[in-house]
Amino acid sequence: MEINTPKGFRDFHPWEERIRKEMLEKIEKTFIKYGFSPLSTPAVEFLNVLTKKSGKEIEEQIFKIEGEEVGLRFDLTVPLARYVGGNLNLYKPFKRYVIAKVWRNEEPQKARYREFIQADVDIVGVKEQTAEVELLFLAKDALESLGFSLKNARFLLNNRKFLEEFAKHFEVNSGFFFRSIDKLDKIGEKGVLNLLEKEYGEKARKILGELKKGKNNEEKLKIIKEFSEEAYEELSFILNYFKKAEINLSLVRGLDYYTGSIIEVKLSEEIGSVVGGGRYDNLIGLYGKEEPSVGLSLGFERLFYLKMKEIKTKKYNEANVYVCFVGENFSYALEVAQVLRRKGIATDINYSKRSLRKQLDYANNMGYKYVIIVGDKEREEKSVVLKDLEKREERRIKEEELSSIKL
RNA sequence: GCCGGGGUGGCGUAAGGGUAGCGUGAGAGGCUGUGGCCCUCUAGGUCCGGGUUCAAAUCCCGGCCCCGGCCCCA
Repeated sequence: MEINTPKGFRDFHPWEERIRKEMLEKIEKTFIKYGFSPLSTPAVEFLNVLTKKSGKEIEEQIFKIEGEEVGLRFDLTVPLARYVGGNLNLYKPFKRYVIAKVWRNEEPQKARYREFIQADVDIVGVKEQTAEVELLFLAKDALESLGFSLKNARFLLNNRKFLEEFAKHFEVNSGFFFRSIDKLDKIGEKGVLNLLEKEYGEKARKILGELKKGKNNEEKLKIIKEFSEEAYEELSFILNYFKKAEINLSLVRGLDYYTGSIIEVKLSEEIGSVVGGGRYDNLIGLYGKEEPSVGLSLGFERLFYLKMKEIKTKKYNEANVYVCFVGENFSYALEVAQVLRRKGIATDINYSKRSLRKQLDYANNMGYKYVIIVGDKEREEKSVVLKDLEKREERRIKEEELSSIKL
């Protein structure tokens, strides 16, 4: 019998899934706080929807349903574009968030899987960079709410209009060029230079030198201005409001649908970007009326990976209280548990006739904060013993006091 | 798709042709009214499929999965 999961698909243990849920909730709260509304679309889309803007390599990464003209979504932006294209009556700006699984049929790698969660926010119908500013603040808030330190965080910005003019000027306007310079962080200056030299020879050094110029945002803006006035205006606007951001002239990001701003957030050097996004003013038009749009995607799996490195415990029970009973007192224990549950206190209860020792042992291992012990004596006098497992203190309280207890 | 490394109870490991052992975790009891210790017992394993051999966890072939990396990352 096969007991493995399929390649690139994972189980999440209770103690992991609990953390994931908590993280997702925090992300969602931040999205709502910024005025975004939820949108849910199917896991499958027609193949001609999915492949509208993508090449062959991308098509190969789609999980297709055999015998049908549909496949699993590989991101959340295409379904958004399809949705907006089919619902032209939406009020603009249309701000939607979605936190959902997507699937890509590719080789798994470190923190890359075939099934993973994306958390996206997009603003449809705003051409001004006010939208980018909002998204940057949102990203900052979301990361903070997840408990990550932003001490070493870097908010990186670039602009596609600049990149394209730049490439045109040096006559290197190809996917290869963009892919190469995007690797600067990964393989270093020398590595990129090697790549570029093979393709472009002599001028590689000059091109790279130009990209490396500029020590701070001001100097980089000047360079950008030489190539694209628009990119200069747009980036200046954003930086005016979100001062923490820094320009990175070699930031590309893979998505070929980006048309303007490109945004990327790194928490540390150890792991790559945890947030990515940008402006895609032409994508929606493929499915209907053109709408200027900008969006951001939180790399949930990477954030989860980082979070799990901090957390060691495998205690996972969500309940606060475990009700133990001795003798034949399940019914009284149940009664007590129900009182607490009606109060909204997560409460678990012992099910089997086993020694109190075992019950306390279990409660400890599961990570409950409190246990309640009931037996013949408690049933008769309508009381319970409430025990704080951490402080190792216990006290006796009346059953009617239970409904007003604070835990 | 390609290149490396790897896969032994739930987890971590030992045995490298000849009895699958240890630790930990799990369950029961010691001890059915007070917990994390201790003792005893129980269950649980060679990734899958072939081949070689008297005999395979061990050697060979194929597959699956995991970990790195390349390509790619819409």
